[in-house]
Amino acid sequence: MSKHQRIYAVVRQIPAGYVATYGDVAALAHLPGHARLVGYALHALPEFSDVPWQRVINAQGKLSLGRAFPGGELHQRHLLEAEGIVFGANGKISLKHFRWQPPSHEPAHEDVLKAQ
DNA sequence: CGCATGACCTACG
DNA sequence: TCGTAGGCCATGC
Repeated sequence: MSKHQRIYAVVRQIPAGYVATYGDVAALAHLPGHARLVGYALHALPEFSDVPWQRVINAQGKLSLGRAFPGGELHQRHLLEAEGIVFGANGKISLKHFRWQPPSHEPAHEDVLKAQ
């Protein structure tokens, strides 16, 4: 199983109406400190897939599509707002209220595999 | 194989 | 709040 597949498996666990940071996803995919790989994995994702990439944002509560896809942030914002996420006046999401907190402290690797 | 780049993070001024 | 520095590693030239 590739690291990308593990990352996608974790992102698929994020329920609508919640978000997670790149660092969170990396940790849950058992890749601590490899937040950058998460960004790269999502970048390599096809436009249409079953992975809710829009629910992954950076640790500052902002969208990070700026450098990769000009104008893509607006698209992502619309997707998130359609799921109930509310943006602040500064364009940031309140991680206090919308950050996804996984059921168990650290889901077993087997659970992630079973969810496939 | 080396080097630069990037949907990042944290710590520190 | 902003900028800088170090760390991370897959990908492309």
